[in-house]
Amino acid sequence: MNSVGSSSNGEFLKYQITKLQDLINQMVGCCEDKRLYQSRRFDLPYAELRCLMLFRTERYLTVKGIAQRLDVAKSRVTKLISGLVRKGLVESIEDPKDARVKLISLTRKGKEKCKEIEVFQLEIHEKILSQFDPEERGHIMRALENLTMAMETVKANLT
Amino acid sequence: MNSVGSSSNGEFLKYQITKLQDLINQMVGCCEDKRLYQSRRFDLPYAELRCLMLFRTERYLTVKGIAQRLDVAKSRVTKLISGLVRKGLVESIEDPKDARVKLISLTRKGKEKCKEIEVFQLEIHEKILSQFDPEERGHIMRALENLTMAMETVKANLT
DNA sequence: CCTACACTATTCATAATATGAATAAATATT
DNA sequence: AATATTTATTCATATTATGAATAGTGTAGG
Repeated sequence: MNSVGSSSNGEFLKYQITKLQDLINQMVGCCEDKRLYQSRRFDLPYAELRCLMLFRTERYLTVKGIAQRLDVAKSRVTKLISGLVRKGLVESIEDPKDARVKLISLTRKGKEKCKEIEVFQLEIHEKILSQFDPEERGHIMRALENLTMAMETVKANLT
Repeated sequence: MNSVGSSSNGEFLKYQITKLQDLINQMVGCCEDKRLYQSRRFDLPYAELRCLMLFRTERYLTVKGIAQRLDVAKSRVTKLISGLVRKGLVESIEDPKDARVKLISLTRKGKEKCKEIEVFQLEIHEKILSQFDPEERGHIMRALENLTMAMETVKANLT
């Protein structure tokens, strides 16, 4: 009995593992599609869009600060900023306190685009949550929180 | 009272929306790190690794079939296959029934690498699930399933 | 003061990821 | 047999990204 029980539990666990893989892949795929959609809709390479959205919470950013936040090389940021400047979405001035650094900020056009994108992102996540009643919403949020924590734990023990 | 209640519910919903955004971003970020890790560990560009893993379930694949499964252009597949052939992981023969198509399959070395990667992927997902007791596991799986479905629904109504 | 060191941003070479038009060869259709 | 379709490849182009080398600029200690 015990061995039979163990075996069937093992089978079920294996099923759950595969299912988890599939669900995570599907979710990540869904987010990739969201990126492509946003890129087309807001007519911006996704990397530039991501860069633009940093200014939601910060008025001025430096190349170095952006590189840290996006977790990319500084040389990459130089390129992204030049694209955003060309499109008239951000502008770059010299820091009056330190001639080495450049302070980058949104133009009026950039602020508008940033707001537009923010609204879009809030809307889609609202549409996701609105498919559940408040109680279920709570369950899902907690489950997602626990799952994400578990994933981070595994990641931390990987290296 | 009613208005106060509604307002605080609205606040809470807004909090949940932001939280959902953050959690999804964190999860996707975690998966991106997993990709980078796998790429380094198995010494393969991630796109080639992904291509290789298609042969878990299929003995022979054509360029066209791979393009459909990976959702990329055929020209991209040609490049991926040439990389995998150069590394001795796959080989390509002509279809005896149709001289236009090439049948691509794993070499012995390719089969070994594929198996290695599969084991790694099962292990990490097992490590994720093992952090929960069976009951909680069920809750999380169901929540993730519902959330994924909700996300697909929103995606479908996007275009 | 001024030299040595550190910091900031940029440029350049390189690579991975990907698309789409044009093409060549083989097969299907009429 | 002529025409259309299918399959894979090549080529030009774009996006995403890194890292080494470089040019100014700032700072701390002698």
